[in-house]
Amino acid sequence: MSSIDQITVILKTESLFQDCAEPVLTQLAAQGRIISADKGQILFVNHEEAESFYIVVSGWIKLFRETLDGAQAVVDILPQGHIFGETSIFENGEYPYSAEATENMQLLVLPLKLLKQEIENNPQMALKMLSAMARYRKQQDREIEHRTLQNAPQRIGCFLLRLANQDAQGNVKIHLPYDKTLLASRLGMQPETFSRALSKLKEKTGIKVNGATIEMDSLDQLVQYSCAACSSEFPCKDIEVCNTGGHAHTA
Amino acid sequence: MSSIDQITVILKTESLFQDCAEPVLTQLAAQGRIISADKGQILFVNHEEAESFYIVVSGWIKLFRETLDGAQAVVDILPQGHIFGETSIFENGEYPYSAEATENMQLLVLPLKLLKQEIENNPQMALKMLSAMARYRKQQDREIEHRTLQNAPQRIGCFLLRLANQDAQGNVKIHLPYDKTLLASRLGMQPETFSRALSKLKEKTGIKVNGATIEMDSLDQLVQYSCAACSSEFPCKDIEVCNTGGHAHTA
DNA sequence: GGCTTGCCTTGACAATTGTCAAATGATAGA
DNA sequence: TCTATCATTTGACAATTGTCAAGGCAAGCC
Repeated sequence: MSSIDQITVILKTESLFQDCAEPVLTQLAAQGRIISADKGQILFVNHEEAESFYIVVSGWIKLFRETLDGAQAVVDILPQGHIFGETSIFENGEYPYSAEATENMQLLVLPLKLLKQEIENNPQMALKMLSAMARYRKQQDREIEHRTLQNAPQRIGCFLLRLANQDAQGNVKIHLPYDKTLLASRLGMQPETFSRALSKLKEKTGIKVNGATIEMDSLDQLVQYSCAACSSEFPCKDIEVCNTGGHAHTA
Repeated sequence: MSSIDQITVILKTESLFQDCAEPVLTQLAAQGRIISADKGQILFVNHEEAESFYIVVSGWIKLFRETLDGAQAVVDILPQGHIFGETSIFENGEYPYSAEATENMQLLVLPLKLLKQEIENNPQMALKMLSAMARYRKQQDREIEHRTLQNAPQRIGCFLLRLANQDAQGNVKIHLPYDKTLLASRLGMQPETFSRALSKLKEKTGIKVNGATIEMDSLDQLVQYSCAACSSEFPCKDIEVCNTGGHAHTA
């Protein structure tokens, strides 16, 4: 398969481009390129002038910002299929965060200019972008709530539930999508806190932890423990933690 | 002045409607109405079906969500001129939070349906909405960062700086826009923590606190203390804490 | 195997924030 | 003026989370 064909396939799976006219897709595919990034590689940094936006082809991308003294706030960690950097259009053309590859991975790089044009010229595209934006906003909103109302074990439980959210009933087996250290930063806590909080969660809800694999007889206890400190009721289908799919299994 | 004229004036000051065609404004004004709300009055609750969106005419509105056991997370507190409820369009027609009047106040109520139509039919409007959304998203983003990286006194300092942000140089006098208790919730902390944190801030930066009035010789110390734990540099013009204006004075 | 490296856990302790109770202060009515 | 009410502060203490240091574990490499 040629590179352009490969890119076209990726673009077509991206919901943002569902309503794009064929010529636009062709143009995007022609100007896009697939790159490899090594673990730890920085793709761009906060405030940098933005020329491209990205789609994760494989692996996980960490979006973050940091202060002068090196403290780091993880904005999000995105799996395959997710777009990032595209909101720079509305940020004076600057990236609003830094992006780092969490492992050796592949990315699709596309010119922002084309996206911007398309949004301005194609009302359907603007509406798509609007709903994408709204979804993102909601997620952020929920994030703030969780960090205010949930403690560390509850936040972990909530994360697990969203991983398992495919209305699992009986035995549930979850595989953590990435490093515990990385997950800790994603949830806004220190690795040590994460480790202890997971133990506490185990003790409180009877989940079984084995490395990166977590099992439980049912989601009930987890729901009861974590969702008590949340304003939405389980299942919170509207919020995704990642869309890899296939990580949760029902026995 | 007739009610419709009054509403028209309000609509014209709202940036979202800058590009609205005259007939649309007329229609909005005709279907809008100005209501009074008493302190503590709930305008709508989270998850409720959304039929209207609102503009604050006077006073302050608290947006929040709460858990079953009554714990409450304040999403935002909006001053005169701000819109809310309008994002329900992208939330399956449900309000994504509850809204409560923090004092006796006035609001402009407008039908969501009209806004929705306008967004779908007028590409300019969709773009306006997009940039409003982006601005909001950025603010939320920053909020998450602050709650992760800044401690209580720093968050208060940051809030004060944004109040004073009209590039004040010499003597600065700030008047807190609302209750300290409310402000505490807005900053995601308990009233007791707020009180102690403000004392600590006083001690660390030499600001003078007198009830709801805060004075200082210059912003320098505050900037040094609070902005150290933030990823953006002062002045962070892009983030507004409220747009009442006139609260900060330079001697 | 033995080694290195990085991830994860644990212990000990400090800092921050929350909770509960009580005291103080401010304000609007009666 | 006096009082009731509410906002704010303070004290004492508990819970949560962060920090620093050390140890264990597992994967990959020599």
